[in-house]
Amino acid sequence: MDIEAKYRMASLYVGDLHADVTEDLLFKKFSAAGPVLSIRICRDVVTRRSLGYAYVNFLKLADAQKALDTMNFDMMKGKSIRLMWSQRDAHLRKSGVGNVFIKNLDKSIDNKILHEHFSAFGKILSSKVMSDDQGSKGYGFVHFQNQSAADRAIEEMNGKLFKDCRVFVGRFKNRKDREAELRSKASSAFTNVYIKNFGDHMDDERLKEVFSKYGNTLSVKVMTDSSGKSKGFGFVSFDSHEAAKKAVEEMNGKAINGQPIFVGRAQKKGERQAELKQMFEQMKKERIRGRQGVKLYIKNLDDTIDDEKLRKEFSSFGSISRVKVMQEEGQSKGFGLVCFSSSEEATKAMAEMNGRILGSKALNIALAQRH
DNA sequence: CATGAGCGT
Repeated sequence: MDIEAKYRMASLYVGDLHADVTEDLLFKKFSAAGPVLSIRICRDVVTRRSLGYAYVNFLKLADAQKALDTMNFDMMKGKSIRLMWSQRDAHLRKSGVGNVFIKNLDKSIDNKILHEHFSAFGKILSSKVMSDDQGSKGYGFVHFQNQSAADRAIEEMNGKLFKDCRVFVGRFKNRKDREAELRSKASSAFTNVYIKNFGDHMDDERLKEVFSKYGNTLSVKVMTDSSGKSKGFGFVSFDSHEAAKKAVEEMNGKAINGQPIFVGRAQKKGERQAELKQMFEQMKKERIRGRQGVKLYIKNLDDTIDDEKLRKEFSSFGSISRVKVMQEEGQSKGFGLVCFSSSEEATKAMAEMNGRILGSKALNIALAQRH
């Protein structure tokens, strides 16, 4: 077996690290489990700030196992560290297979208790109780190695008492899936309708008249300012989803007081705010893109690559407004920037060039962070 | 009420 393979076998990933945790501190801590070959805290290439995770490579597999069994969730600089086997295959970590979400956790349940309890159902890759400076946030995650273990945990624990709380245990859903699910649930059952753009000359009475033909209304409200003047929008709550749906279908875009009104499902404040925020951010992104193009951040550059060579390699993908290989005392720092005038060009360049060997090293390309 | 983070020499 080559050295690298040996490293991988006895290599632990250490996550959730406080930014002030040093290699030295990690070395001292993990040496208690057995001889440590090397430690690496991953840092931002530019700022050298800790990215909050590290690798600890043990000489012996058994020592790594011992560290995993005895040191997971230990506190360092006031933060609970999270240990996993180093797993470089991103797919295995991100597919969501075996990942379980738990809510309504008793506040007294911490990382160690959660891990201990759920390990009865199978091997755990990673687990965590979400917390802030006030302590547990009452929910967390257990990522099992197999879906079958996750299914057992859900089957055995969902709806059961865990300490003093009845917990929900279910499959983990990522944010996108969850939002889509919530939206579809809301839109398939809504009874409350939001109406806007009907101007100043509207009151509850008249709004009720307009919308009553779609069904029984439970409440009708034109929102007003402090002087009692209409703010141009309001709500009609129906007693059935069918009536609300029909009102939206037939009234949206119809003219009232000479202008087309908007009629749609009434959203909760948070939902509306999230939607606006997303729209705003999308617009901002497009504005910035239009003005200054898209920057690609090129890492793992061979020392022999300079500005001119880098430009030449990327020039076929579109118009490049700027190229820069970062240098120190005339020596490449191994990373740089290429700025394209459109996102299409940048995307194409990234797709084609990521992993491409230049000189003796494989390029690592990412979108540069804006600030 | 609640759906992380995220992998190098």
